[in-house]
Amino acid sequence: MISTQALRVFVTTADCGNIRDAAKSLGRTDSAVSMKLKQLEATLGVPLFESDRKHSLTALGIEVRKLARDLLREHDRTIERIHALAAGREGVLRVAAVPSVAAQLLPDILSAMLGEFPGIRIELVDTDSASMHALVETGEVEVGIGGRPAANSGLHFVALFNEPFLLVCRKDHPLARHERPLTRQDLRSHRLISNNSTAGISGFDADAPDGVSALSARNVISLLALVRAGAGATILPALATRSIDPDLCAVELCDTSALRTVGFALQRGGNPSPICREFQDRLVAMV
Amino acid sequence: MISTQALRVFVTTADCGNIRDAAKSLGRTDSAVSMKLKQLEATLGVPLFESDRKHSLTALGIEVRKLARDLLREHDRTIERIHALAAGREGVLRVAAVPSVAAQLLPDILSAMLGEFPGIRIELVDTDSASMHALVETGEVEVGIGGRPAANSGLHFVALFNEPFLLVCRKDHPLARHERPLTRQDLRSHRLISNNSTAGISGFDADAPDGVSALSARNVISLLALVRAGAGATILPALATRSIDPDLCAVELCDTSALRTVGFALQRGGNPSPICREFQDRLVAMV
DNA sequence: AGTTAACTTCAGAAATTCTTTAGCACTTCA
DNA sequence: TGAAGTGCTAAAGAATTTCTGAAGTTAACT
Repeated sequence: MISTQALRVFVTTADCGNIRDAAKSLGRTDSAVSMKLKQLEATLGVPLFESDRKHSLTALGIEVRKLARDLLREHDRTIERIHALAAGREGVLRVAAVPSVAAQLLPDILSAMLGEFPGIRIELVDTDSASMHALVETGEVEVGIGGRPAANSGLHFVALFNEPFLLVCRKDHPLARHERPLTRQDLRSHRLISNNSTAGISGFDADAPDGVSALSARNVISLLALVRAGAGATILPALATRSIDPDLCAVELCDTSALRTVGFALQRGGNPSPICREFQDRLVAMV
Repeated sequence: MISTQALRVFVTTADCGNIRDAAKSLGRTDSAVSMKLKQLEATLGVPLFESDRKHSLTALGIEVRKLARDLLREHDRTIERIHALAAGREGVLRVAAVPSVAAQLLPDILSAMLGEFPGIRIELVDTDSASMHALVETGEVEVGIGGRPAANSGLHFVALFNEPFLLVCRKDHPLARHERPLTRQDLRSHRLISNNSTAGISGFDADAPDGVSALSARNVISLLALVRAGAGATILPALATRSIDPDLCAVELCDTSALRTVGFALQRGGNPSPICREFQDRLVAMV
């Protein structure tokens, strides 16, 4: 069998033109190199060098040298890439995150990582928590950031922080200048626009008889447009209220159950890639 | 250092989904495979498999598997090609030959070789002997067929056969029906068209005072056209007269010095490639 | 709890790769 | 002409790597 390093010895010797220099450059003794060459020629059954003095190649040697050189280059490149993958200097990070996190928390982390590890690639998907859980479960993304998945799911969840929900309304809305945190009582007489985030909070959709608001919006952009237009107020996690426009304001709620837990979700027992681990570390450090 | 066979063990195990089958397919024991995998993961510092049971890969494992599989494919292909080169089943044969040989002798040999070794490529150049010697000397072709090179050249020459020169003339030429082999005396009063082949024969260019014929042609096609047109007769090696057209005929010369030796020329001490050796063998066998 | 299947560990054997030492052939230089 | 130098090879044993066989461990199945 022809080993990679037999080829390396051959190519190096051909490059150097003599055994002594080749041996030096390979960190071996002359005789080790001599033996390897001899045994390579023996397995081929044909000489690669014209004479004992290794300064000129046979016609065959010239051909073999080309093939071997290309192979070794490819080999070294691949081994290097494997090491880079293992060290997290290279690879693909596929993340899903709920929009507020994707917009507020991730940009800094991700751009820092791209700057430090020029070899990596990042794919960011923003969805609601439920879809995020599904993406992680099927493996389409390696890690997701958002709400806690159901306990019976195949996901491993690590909480990062708890986030209050805030009422978002126009500055001229009656509740805008409320002194104390708002109770459910305070909200009762006002129209609330429901959205994906509120779905988990018990009681806030209570103004509709069947638990469904008269008005709902899925997308945050259109949701805020409705609020701005005076269609009502809505409730959003604190993170998502950071970049609302100047016409709107966010008001504290006193309901302590109105908290959502944000964290990251991974496949249970899944062994995250080095680059993913790096990402987690940075996320935890930031919180 | 990551060895090729460590990668092979890894890819095979990933393909098989368990160590036992991988070991069987690699012709090793389970423990050998287990150890290699462990040591591969150790040098990477990161696990490639999710658990001890080797049925699922980590995110990193999936990436490494792709890289490794491609590398191994490339590796095996290259090793196979090297063996093919060494066995003469593949490679390039560059030959130079004088036109008569190229046209009369080589077609059969070369097409037979192409048929038997589908991997080979052949490049055939036809030139005069002097150029052929130069091509062999510079290595542009590996072997040349034609006249004997000067003794002080760096070429190794093996004679194949001796070939007489024949007079070529029109069938209605006075010398066409000559009974006995022609002497120089017989030729004296006729115009001879000189050409590359005659350059080596002493005495035949003697009709011109400075040793240069009044008429000469380099290319055999135009030379024969001149003869056909009645411009004179010429002298060609026997091989080149095989395919002259029906208007012309070839007449024996009695001059025993009018022989040329045809053989093959190689670089002195040059170690011919397997495919070249094969070619030589066939050429010798044919003669 | 018992059984089986899959993997790991460990000690020693086997194979391989390397070094040391010695020697040969050729070249250079005095 | 012969001594020193260069470049390679050969042979024996040391070092390293790789493999095996036997005895565990772990996890799933019954």
